[in-house]
Amino acid sequence: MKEYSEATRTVRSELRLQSFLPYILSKLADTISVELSGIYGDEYGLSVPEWRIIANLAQHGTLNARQIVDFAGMEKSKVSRAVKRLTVRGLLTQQRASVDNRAKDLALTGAGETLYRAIVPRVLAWEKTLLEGLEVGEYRDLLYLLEKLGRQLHLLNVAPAQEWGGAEPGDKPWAAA
Amino acid sequence: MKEYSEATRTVRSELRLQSFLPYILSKLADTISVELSGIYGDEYGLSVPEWRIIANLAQHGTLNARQIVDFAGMEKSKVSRAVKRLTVRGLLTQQRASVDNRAKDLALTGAGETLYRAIVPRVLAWEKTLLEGLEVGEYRDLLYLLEKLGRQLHLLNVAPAQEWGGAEPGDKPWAAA
DNA sequence: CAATATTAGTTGCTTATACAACTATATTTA
DNA sequence: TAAATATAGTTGTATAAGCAACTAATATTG
Repeated sequence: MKEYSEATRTVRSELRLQSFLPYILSKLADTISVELSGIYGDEYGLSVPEWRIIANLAQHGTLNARQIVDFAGMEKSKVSRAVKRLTVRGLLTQQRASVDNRAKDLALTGAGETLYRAIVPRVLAWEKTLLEGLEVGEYRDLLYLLEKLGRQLHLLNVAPAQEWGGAEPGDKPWAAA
Repeated sequence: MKEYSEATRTVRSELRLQSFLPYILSKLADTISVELSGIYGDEYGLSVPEWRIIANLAQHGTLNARQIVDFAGMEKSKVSRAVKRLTVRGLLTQQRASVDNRAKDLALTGAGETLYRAIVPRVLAWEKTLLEGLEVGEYRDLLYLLEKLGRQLHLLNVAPAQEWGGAEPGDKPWAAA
């Protein structure tokens, strides 16, 4: 694989937004999300949380809300309300889980499946045009790098990387300003 | 540069969220954003839009709201309200632009600069630990790939890639469901 | 096995966001 | 240059998000 550019990572003490990963990722993800939700949103009336719930159910089969929370990384209240809307719309069913009477097994209805199968090719086609900018190898590398980044991020959160500075909880010097 | 993995991009007709770029990017960016805003948010009382405005002003010097909108890709109403809050807090100044009486030149105050300079090393240190998972070359490649993706995305939006399906504006089959 | 703690999911409430409408100024064009 | 358009920024408003409190069921533990 060829080297892509001459940019180097030096130990910076200045912040250049153009090469600040959180900034780049955030803008990119945001733009992509807006574009994509133009498909399942405008044309199929799904919000982002609704679409994600459907996609996860389609992929994994029956799930309860907590599992969706885990898979999709969404707030449980967000999931709860989105599930309610989808149920009202007849796109999924809820059934009290026999093994745990607190949990509800969620599954797509026929209508939900149908909707999902209508959306998938549209969404994949859009992704394809997006990826047309990349070589096959580049796409593979990108997935690899993002996954690696995700793993590192997970590590950081699990092992809190102690002492990030000095401010205590409740110590808000700015509050006075 | 070595090949990272054996994953291949086939023409898919099924959606696997684990390798669906919008999904991956969104989750990653979201997690990073939450982590990062734990620094400038919890400890310095800045919201995401506020922090972005400050960072852009610090980097580019005086800007008006529209320029910030362009640089940061934020809604103008979001920028407007965040600017108001920052001004009240004494972190930036507004001055009617002499060349265009509609526009206001925005600039960091001393306090704004100071706050920014307190945050930057924290934020860079955090980014550094995040990037510790990557080789230098991998980081470079990642930036390159994301930038390439961004360019392609921009292209798609400029040239609307006509006829994305068939639904007309106002044609919402789902609305009946 | 009773008391305590944990977990699944819902709901209330405050704040943030997005979109459109609006004011004021600038630019274009007929 | 008057009229029509476009642009900078603000504000109103409906909806969404995020957090905490809550109910009900399940696990843990002394």
